[in-house]
Amino acid sequence: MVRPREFDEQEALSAAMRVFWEKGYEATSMGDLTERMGIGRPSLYAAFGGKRELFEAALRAYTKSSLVYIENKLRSATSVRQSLIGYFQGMVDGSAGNNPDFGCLCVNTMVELAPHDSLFADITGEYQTRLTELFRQLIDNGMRSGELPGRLNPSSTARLLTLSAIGLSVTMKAKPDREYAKQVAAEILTLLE
Amino acid sequence: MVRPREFDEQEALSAAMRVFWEKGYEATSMGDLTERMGIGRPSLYAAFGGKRELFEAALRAYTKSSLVYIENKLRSATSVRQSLIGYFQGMVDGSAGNNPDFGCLCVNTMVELAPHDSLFADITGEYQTRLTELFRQLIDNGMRSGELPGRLNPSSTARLLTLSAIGLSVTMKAKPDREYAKQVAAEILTLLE
DNA sequence: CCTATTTTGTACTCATCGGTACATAATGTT
DNA sequence: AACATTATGTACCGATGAGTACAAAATAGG
Repeated sequence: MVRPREFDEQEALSAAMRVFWEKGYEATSMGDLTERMGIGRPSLYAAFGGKRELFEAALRAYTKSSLVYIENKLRSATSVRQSLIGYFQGMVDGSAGNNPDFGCLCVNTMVELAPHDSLFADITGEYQTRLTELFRQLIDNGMRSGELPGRLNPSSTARLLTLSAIGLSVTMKAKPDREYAKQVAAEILTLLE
Repeated sequence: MVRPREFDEQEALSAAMRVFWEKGYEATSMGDLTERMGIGRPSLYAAFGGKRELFEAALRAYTKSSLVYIENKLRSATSVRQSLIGYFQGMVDGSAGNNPDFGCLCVNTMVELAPHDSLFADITGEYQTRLTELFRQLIDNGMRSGELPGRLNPSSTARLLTLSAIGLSVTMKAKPDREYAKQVAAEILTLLE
């Protein structure tokens, strides 16, 4: 009935996510976006609305896939301790594969946009809540199985792990010193003793 | 011999620091700066060089005064544990007085500028190193006096405290939930048990 | 094959960006 | 009081920002 889209919306969104991830929201121009997404300006506006809306879509896509990735990663190991080692070491090793060393888009957004824009405060807050919930369940399981000491408070410990993840993300982004970060990542696990 | 400056350079720099602190580097315009600093554009350029140079000066002033403030805060308490409680609770309570809830300028810079600008990676890295050193000394003292258990590794624990401080700063900035943050801040101290 | 409909590329809009030229005002020295 | 020197305010610069108008191109249905 009409002329079809010449680009894949998911791919374009993924490319946009990368750019925002690398440069931040303010420092990313529409020119950067169209170039990396491989589409023209009007196509971008027609498909996504505008810079802010595009960023929102990119951030939502990020949180979704990131949480799925983390959930799988935490599930894949043989013990609670191994799960967390895998998670934190993974952050250090360039996020285990396809992710560049630009920290966590969600953390970046917490710093750049959340204080002035409640929409992004909500989205990032939700991400944090769900990440903490994943940690809490994991700790709960570990305590039930006897792997972890019974005196831990699962909720508090989970919050502390989230806090550590945020700190590690920022540290890795600012100064990607693998050796240093690996030590810190290992040290985080002493929280479980 | 000549016409003197009509503004106080320290005050102007302090005002600039505040603006960068609140809005971030990219989102701050020269207009924002001149307005809040109460000076004209040419005066700003004559006195500070340009936006980047002004930011550098503001960041250096921040790190300097912040480290002095933290050092005093840590020294003022009667025990190591009380020192750290004071420090972390202080971050939550709106930085104990004169600081708004915009996190730590240094952490903000680690996220926004450090990955793309080695000058700021260096400045923020130095800040982090010195903060960690303050923590390490404190822990060392606590272990010597017998307040802290002997099995702690002062360096590792200090790094973990720095990581937690970063995480708490980001969390507070994004979603200033005092009650939540207070709990997390208290939980951080379990690292010392 | 023709037409209605949507996408695409080019070229623009206006606002704002960081930075500056220049004339005027204010000082210390003589 | 006159001058050299520096600070200030106005008014500007070219570049770039996000967003859009419009015509050409590409499809599906008739």
